[in-house]
Amino acid sequence: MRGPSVMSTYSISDLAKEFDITTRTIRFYEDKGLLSPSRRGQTRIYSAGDRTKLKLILRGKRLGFSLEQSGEIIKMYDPSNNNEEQLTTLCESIRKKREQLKHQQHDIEIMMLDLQESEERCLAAIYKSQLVTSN
Amino acid sequence: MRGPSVMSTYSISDLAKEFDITTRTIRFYEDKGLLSPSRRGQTRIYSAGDRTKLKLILRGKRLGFSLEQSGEIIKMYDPSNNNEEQLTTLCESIRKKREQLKHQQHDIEIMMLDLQESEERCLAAIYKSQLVTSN
DNA sequence: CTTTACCTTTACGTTAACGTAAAGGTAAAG
DNA sequence: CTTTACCTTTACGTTAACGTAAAGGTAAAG
Repeated sequence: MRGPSVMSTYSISDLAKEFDITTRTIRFYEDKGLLSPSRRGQTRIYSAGDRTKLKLILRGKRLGFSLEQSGEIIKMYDPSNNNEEQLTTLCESIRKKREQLKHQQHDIEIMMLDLQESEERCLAAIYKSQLVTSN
Repeated sequence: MRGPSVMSTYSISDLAKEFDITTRTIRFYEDKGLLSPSRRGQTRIYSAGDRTKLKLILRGKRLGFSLEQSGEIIKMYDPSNNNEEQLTTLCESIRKKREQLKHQQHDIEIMMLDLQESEERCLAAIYKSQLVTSN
């Protein structure tokens, strides 16, 4: 039981500890239809697939996605969509999400450049203030 | 009054239209201390600097930042921090934010790659279903 | 001088994403 | 057989980020 990422099933607190979230949060995601673990009696048992979905949700959160959006992302990963029209719709939504991510990438790059400048200005200001105080 | 981005002052509805948000939203940001436009009587008048701050807030939103986080970003841009200890703290927080952005960049790249795969699988599935229906 | 198009403040309402009890069940350890 | 450490459900509470009236002021146009 040492390497949790090697195990094939997980308890709710296994996952909570691994990702530093509460069990309440994990149950909440299930309530919202994002996870559907199997059960042994009442107790939830999470598969590797469930764990992957949880990772996707948390990654989405870091990127500012709502849970609903993360739910859409999850659907994009699984190939269980059969009907051709649904496949076309899915493909289109994947493309759109990629466009949005591209936009986000651009936003980040600009912000990074701006912050680099700010950092330099800040360092220069520190340098200046040190010159003053050393007089 | 044709090119709003060339004007030097803006009404609240100018900005609301330009960025496709409501005036309520803009006033809300002021309430939270993120904007402080000047006034002519009761009426708010926004400067180019105010407009820039608003842009920063909205960019932060697209990246999943809270308004508080966007407020911190705004502070990182202005050099009005005098005290040396404050400058050091500011510099440190800039560095941290850059680290976080780097992490986000990484998350996006992985998600982009995953989605590219998904898109290919999806297209392949469409192709397959078309072969079936054409028989 | 009355529309029309803006502007203002105040204040209550709403949704997402959980937090926080409360009340109870189970299984292994001592 | 009683802790201890988990697990469960139900349900009310909280915060962020606005939405949505309501009630009133102003200034230019016709």
